[in-house]
Amino acid sequence: MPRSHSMPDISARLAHSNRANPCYMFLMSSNPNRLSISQMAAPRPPAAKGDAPYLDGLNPEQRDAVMTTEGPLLVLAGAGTGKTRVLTARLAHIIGSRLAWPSQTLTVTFTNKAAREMRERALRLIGDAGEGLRWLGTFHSISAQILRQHAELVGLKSSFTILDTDDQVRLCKQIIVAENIDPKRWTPRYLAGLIDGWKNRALTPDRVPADEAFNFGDGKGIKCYEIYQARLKVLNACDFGDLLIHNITIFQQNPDLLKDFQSKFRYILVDEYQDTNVAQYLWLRLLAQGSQNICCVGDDDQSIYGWRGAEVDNILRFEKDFPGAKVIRLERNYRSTKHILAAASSVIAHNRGRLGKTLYVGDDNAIENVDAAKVKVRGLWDGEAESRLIADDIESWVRSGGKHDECAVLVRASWQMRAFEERFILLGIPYRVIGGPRFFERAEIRDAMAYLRLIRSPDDDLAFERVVNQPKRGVGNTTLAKLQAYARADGRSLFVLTPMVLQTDEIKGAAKRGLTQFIDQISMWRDRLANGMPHTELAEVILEESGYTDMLQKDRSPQAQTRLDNLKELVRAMGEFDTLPGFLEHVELVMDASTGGADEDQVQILTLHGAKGLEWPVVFLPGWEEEVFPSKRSLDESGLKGLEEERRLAYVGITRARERAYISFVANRQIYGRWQSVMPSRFVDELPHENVEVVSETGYSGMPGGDDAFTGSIEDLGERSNYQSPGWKRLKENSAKYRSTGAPRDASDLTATSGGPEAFRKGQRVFHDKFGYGRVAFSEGNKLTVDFEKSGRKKVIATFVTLA
DNA sequence: TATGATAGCTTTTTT
DNA sequence: AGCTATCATA
Repeated sequence: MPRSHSMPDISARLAHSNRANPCYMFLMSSNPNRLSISQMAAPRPPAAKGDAPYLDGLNPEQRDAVMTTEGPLLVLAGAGTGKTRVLTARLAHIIGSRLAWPSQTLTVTFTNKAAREMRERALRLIGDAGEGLRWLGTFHSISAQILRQHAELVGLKSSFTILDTDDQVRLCKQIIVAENIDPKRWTPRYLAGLIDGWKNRALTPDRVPADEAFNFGDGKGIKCYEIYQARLKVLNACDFGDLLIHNITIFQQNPDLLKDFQSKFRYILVDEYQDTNVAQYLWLRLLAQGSQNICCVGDDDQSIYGWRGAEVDNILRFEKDFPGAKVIRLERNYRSTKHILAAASSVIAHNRGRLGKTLYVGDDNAIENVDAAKVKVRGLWDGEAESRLIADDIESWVRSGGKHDECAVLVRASWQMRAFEERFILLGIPYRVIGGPRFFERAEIRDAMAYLRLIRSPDDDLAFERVVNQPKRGVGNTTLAKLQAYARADGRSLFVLTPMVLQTDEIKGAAKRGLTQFIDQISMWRDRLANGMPHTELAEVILEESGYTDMLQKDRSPQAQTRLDNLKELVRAMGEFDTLPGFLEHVELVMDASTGGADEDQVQILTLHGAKGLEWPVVFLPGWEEEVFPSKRSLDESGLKGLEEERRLAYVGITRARERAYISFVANRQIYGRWQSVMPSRFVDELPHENVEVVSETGYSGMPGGDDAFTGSIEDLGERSNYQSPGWKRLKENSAKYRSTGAPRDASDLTATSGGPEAFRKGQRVFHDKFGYGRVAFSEGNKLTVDFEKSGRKKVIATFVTLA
């Protein structure tokens, strides 16, 4: 491959950009991280001819993507084609061959995790040279940095706070109430979503199309948005969307400043470009207009975040948006067997409007492919049979020398996890649920954070409202409403105004005492911090003196102890930061507590969304049924667009597997507590016959049979299981229940419908909501096989039919 | 103001 | 089914 690839003439480019950007000189002298003129003029060591360590083992396309540094470049990287590797090698190349200093590169990712990984891998490639990669981060953390520097340009103080989703919704609720809108018909959550959606599209209130006002409160949508923004300004706060929007506003209104940034960022790298929304796209385009050196890496087939504003169009339109763009396709897959790739390709081929890539097996794993297993597709009776089968498969995988952490169960929605948790607990299979409510989203953590926020910024009304009566101080809604009315009239914050209201007789009794104590305590804690009390100690003091700890200790509910533990963990996490503001800033943006224990040998259970970017030797894909996957809601809300996104999700799911993929669907499933007959997902029929092995298990398509095997009892619950997971807790509770009433005879008692169905007999005429009339062919416990007049033979649950 | 009952809703997830 | 948010009641 192109060893002869010539290095672009950088000195000429630099000279040119100096001329083109008059403010560049100024920037250089003002910014310590910038190259001095002499540094820029200094001769560089000749670039090594393709021997750089970061080029080792790259295939020709990957190499091309790394070496094509100048001009816009789109790298279409299919699943498992070494995307992250290319991105980090490219960064290493740019820095290692002195095309730019680390501080002159901008690398954006979507998640903190991806940013962390990228930084680590880049540093591994280039060592100390990579230090100073301070513009490597998420869209939000980078735009927050920029906004802190220039907050005054959009009317904020640089100390602005960043609201989380919870705060946003509460703010929306206040606006709805103030505007006399019926909060049942128009929910706060919906308004928050609407505003988020507008911000994703980079629409400030003045730019929202007029008719969209009617999306909320009979035409009050835009007005609510305006009020919301005004409130944020008063609170000196931003929501996540604002970070980007304010950046864009600043860039657009201050061309000189924009030019500074354009020349500052000589090379821009973007990960997961298919997930960008309009605001992110505009932000990138503004920044890239200087150097034009923007490299976006993505895969249109893995765009699965349309529901939160991602525009697949961004990637589809790249060549138009950035004229002269080069496109490189990475299609050699180094991850999966040919059957797995064929299955994934066959499904995704049903989507229209793709950029089109065909994955093929990279050379390295071709040999193993000779006896590679086909993708297994299995239909089962119900969710319980499905989890039982998957658990059995995992056990035999482990018995034959495999490990638990080589297996993953990928579900469409988190409610589907439960069946697997229960089964794994029963069998003592170690597992871990990935995702779910995060540490900093827990109520007790938010409460503690609100105390700290209020100490940092007295004007943080949302924090005030959150904890003024937490623990109970006799300050109820009535009192709070009074205070809010005063604050609204006066224009100052609750914390400032409350002492003044307390001077009057407006508030009496318990409320008055509670408020006085609250204000006094907050002031006192703030003084202690000012007088040098370490912030971790302060946090402990607050939890103790506010009565928060007491409240939890008195709480007899099972979660109370976990909550106390979480608070301890919070204090510990604070210790990793030198100052309180530093800690709060981190939490607002990162919302992530490094939780250990990833190195244990556990089966992973996670959603398909959560699985993107990960891989396992063995992947289970349960629940491939219409209305579950593709999800009914997705189809209802977004039609064909929604369906195609679901299909991409299927593609993501299949391509997570290295060696074995097991797809399954059931005939009957309990959804929202109701039994439903379900049809196999259309995606099942989009799989290629040649690469798939259809295993007909008892229950779905075959004859009724004894597929109930007794495998264990509740009493066997081992110490090995993950005692923190929701499933474990539930089962422990169930187990207590069963002990008093008699233990279940077999595992199926755990999930089977109670309330004995009438005994159906062969030959009886029955009626079923979905299939209509039919006659019972077999009857086995609560499972019936019925010959329906219109839809033929089906297996259904007895409680699901009535005698006709 | 605090508490218990009930009505309603339910994907996916980051920042 | 299970959670939460809101409402009626003490």
